[in-house]
Amino acid sequence: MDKRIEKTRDAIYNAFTDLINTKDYDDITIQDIIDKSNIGRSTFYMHFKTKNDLLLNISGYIFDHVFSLSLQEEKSHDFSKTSVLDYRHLITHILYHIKDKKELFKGILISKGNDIFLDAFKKHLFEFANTYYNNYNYQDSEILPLELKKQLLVDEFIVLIKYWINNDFSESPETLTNYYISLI
Amino acid sequence: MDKRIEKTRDAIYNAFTDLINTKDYDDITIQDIIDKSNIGRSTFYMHFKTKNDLLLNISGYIFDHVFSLSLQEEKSHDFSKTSVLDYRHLITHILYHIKDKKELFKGILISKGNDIFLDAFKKHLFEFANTYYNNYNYQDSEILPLELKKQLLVDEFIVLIKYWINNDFSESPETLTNYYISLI
DNA sequence: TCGATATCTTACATCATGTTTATTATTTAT
DNA sequence: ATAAATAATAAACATGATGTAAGATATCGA
Repeated sequence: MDKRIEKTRDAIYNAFTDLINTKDYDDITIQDIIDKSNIGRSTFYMHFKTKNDLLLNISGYIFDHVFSLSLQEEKSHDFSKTSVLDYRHLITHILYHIKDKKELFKGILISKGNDIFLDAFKKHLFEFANTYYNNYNYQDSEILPLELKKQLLVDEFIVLIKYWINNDFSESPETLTNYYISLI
Repeated sequence: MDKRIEKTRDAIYNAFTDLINTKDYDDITIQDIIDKSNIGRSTFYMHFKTKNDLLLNISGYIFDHVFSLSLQEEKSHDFSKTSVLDYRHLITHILYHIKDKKELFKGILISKGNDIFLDAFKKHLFEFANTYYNNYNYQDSEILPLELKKQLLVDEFIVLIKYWINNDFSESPETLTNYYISLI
């Protein structure tokens, strides 16, 4: 692969990471990114169509990393026979990966206007909610509709992450996993 | 009060309500609002400094209505001696008021870029979470930190509302209250 | 080394934003 | 009913971000 492409892509990513930790996504302009990354105007547009397109790409980059284990597990492992212990391990693993990308996660998740990132996040989490509730014996006597339970599972995880961020990631991933498991 | 002021304010609000049900908040321009409400450019800026300022005002208008009961109750009523039944009544009441503002709520809450609205919403809900947990005997043996429990209470309510919206408000407020109470 | 191609600079058209000024219309208070 | 106050209007303008284009330069892979 051409090194030039990688180089400017990195420059843009780094500039974005810097910027997102100083101001809201809404307030970042493409011009800001161009200035900070020291690239030509048209070069940016060679790589990304819009600012949202950039965030979409960054989201993909992040979540490929964060959910990498789950992707490979899904192929090798039969999740229909999984136990809670497997989930515990999986969640902890994801949390470690989130911590790897601390800076980006913090910057984006705290920022206003991060909807594209959140959407991508929820999409991934929703797959878990689905597999989790697929092997779950839903009783008609239960009060909450299944659809709502899934949504809660997803959003509660995000609340947990935001809490973690606001505490500067001081708790261990294992502790966080305990928090989350206790919710379910 | 000057009728002219009320008139243009209404025109702007109505235009915004129309627009927010057709496209994301992000994609709405002040120009759109001016065109749709048939007012002069400078008139808009007489009333609001920015588009965000407008949304902030609309949020205030909505939540004054939605939380009107709780505001007066808080003064007349001693919440430290309240029972769960009082909460049930309060929640149901709030849900009725949300249903009153169906269109705006749906439009804004589904839209991307609604952070200002969401912030205002959470701020109000957080007061409830506070009073709720103030009369709550927190055991040190509990797994979840109090701060996290409050955040969950707030965000779960919002998930509930979004679920309601996506079901076109088909369930009754009483049913929704049951859902919510069962979460706590 | 050579051909391919990514980047750079510069320029340009377009559009939304926010401000200003002078004029007109409406309202409130007398 | 009238006059003073003030809200709304139209038009013009400066500014800044967006997105596109063309030609020159630098860097890469083969």
